[in-house]
Amino acid sequence: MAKTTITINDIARDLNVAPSTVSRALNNSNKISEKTKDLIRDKAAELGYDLNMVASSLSRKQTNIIGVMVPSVNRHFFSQVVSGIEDLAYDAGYRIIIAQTNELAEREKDILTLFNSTRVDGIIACLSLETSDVTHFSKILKNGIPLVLIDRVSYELDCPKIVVDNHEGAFQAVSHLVRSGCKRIAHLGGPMGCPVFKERSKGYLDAMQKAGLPIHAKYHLSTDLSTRDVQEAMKVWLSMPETPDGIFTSDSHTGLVAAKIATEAGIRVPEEISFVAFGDDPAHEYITPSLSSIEVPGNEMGRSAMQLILEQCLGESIDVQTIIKPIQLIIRSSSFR
Amino acid sequence: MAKTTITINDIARDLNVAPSTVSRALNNSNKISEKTKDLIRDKAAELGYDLNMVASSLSRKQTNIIGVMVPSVNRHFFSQVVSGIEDLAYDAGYRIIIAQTNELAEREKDILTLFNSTRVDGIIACLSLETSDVTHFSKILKNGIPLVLIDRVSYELDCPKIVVDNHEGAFQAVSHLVRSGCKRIAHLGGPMGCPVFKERSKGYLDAMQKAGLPIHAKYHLSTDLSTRDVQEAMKVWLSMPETPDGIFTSDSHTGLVAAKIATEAGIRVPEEISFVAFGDDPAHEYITPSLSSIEVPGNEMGRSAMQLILEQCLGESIDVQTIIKPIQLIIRSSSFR
DNA sequence: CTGAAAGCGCTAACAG
DNA sequence: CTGTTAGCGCTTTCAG
Repeated sequence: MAKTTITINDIARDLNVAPSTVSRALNNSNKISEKTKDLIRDKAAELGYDLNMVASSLSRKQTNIIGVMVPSVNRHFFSQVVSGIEDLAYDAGYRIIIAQTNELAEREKDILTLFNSTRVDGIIACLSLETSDVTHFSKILKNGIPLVLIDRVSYELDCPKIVVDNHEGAFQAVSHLVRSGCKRIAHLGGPMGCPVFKERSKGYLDAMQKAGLPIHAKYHLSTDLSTRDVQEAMKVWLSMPETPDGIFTSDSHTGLVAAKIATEAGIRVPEEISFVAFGDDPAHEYITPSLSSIEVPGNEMGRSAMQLILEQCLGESIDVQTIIKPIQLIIRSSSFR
Repeated sequence: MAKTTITINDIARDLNVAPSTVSRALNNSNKISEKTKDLIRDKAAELGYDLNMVASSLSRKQTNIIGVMVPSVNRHFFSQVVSGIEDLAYDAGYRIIIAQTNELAEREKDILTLFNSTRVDGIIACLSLETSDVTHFSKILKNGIPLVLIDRVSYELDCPKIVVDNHEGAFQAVSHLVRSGCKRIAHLGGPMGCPVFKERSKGYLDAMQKAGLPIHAKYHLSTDLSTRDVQEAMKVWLSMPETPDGIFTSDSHTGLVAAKIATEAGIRVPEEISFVAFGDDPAHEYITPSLSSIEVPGNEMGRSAMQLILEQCLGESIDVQTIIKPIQLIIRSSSFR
């Protein structure tokens, strides 16, 4: 650490007051005269004093640190979430430590114990794709640490959750394809072990059914979100006698890849095949044709999660269980016909 | 915190040994018999003990936390950087706290004092666009806290820096445009207050000069990285009697926008105008035509920065001052003719 | 309004 | 190999 870290004792000695007085003055306690407060503040500034949060945390049993766990920060959605969390945290005087699960359940557990060791005041987490057992989270809850789940949540856990209506979003996306004239609508889903993707698939199915459109097993494929899986699915679909004339993907990245494959195969989008993807990403706007999407408000979700954590940290009792953030269908060229 | 946090004293009492023995055993000190170690570890597991890092940090005067400061995590490059940092940090048993400057010098200062309060063991920072005075960083250095600057650095600061050769990258990009037959190459620069963008502009100018191509002031515009500025620049260029036949942008986002504007104006890319952008972003590959770029290895830069921090934390003396990471010209459709 | 004293939970000499 | 004793720097009763 610093060469010669200066402490409240140093400034207490210089001023001939007790360390406790210094502490109180610096914390702006209302039972210290303005005069001594000023004296102490001046001296503190003069010596370049700066609070040792570690000591303060130990004493107060509160760190003002929030643990944030996401699959990976380098995916647009999660970076939005983290950004939103940080903004609010910063303003509230909290710091965030972030950790990536890389979609590994094992790492998720490790991170949780790490957070616990760090004595974070709260945790915001998005479950990994692998996660099915959530007892490690129950332990957190039992310890009384505020927890807010975000996007990929588990309803087994008794804590606030910030989500979007995946079923509704998928339903809207597919209904939009139906309205724009698609008859053979295919669905490229995500990892079905993850509820989020299951819900989106369900939304697809329900929209198809409501529209009275037939559902073929061949039109209902899923991926592990990898480019490779998208390529295989598209190969299947493009070589069918009756190729789909509309494709709804449960994920932004897979949508981008799928649309690109179609375009490069010389297929006219949206005339021959329309595309809508669940999720937003700046690339949706840049590509030609631009890609329609169900926009998920990542930043806003992060902010809400942090807000809820903050309230719990301030001791407010949280009655809210689940906040459903509005999604929005953005119709772009890929499905405008 | 936890309901009944259990401490080393609890397990010491249970086992009739001294707390220090417990501490040593748990830290796997080599001067504790395997027998008592096992005993202690078992008891710790039984009670569900888990180290209080705050207390440990205070005592050891070391937090194992690294402060990471970037303009904004929701920009692809920075999210890559952060991701790289986190990966390495995690493996090394370090945690990272991240803070966004939002390109504000003032906030940068605040964050630094925040990091200082947190007693981070090291800091990785990317300067904000606004930053010109860097005395707040000198203070950090004077305090002996390891600092590594990344991408947007200041050579006034005596610390390791991870950068790319901006001049060279720009030079390569423009030379590539020259080779592919462009004669009227324009440059869309970034905020010139930031050395990074100045270097890229210089690279453009030098490449033009070396190629013996004339440099018109009108062909040399710059932006604040906003979409709006790009629109204005493109309006100017597209309405000129002699429109540019090649455009090099100093930034990924501005490149994406510029290329889109051209495409939408019915201009054939790359035949009529070729594009190359400095910086990578997944969107470069998705758009049609795909956008050529100078790839900047964000993840790798983050890893190197963390590596350097780690070495300094382990007391190794760092003689390295600046690591120049290799950039790579990726030729995609937007400039392939 | 201010001081004295105890303690947060862990680590690190110093003994033995 | 293990115990004793001081702290780390701050906060917080409890007095006065």
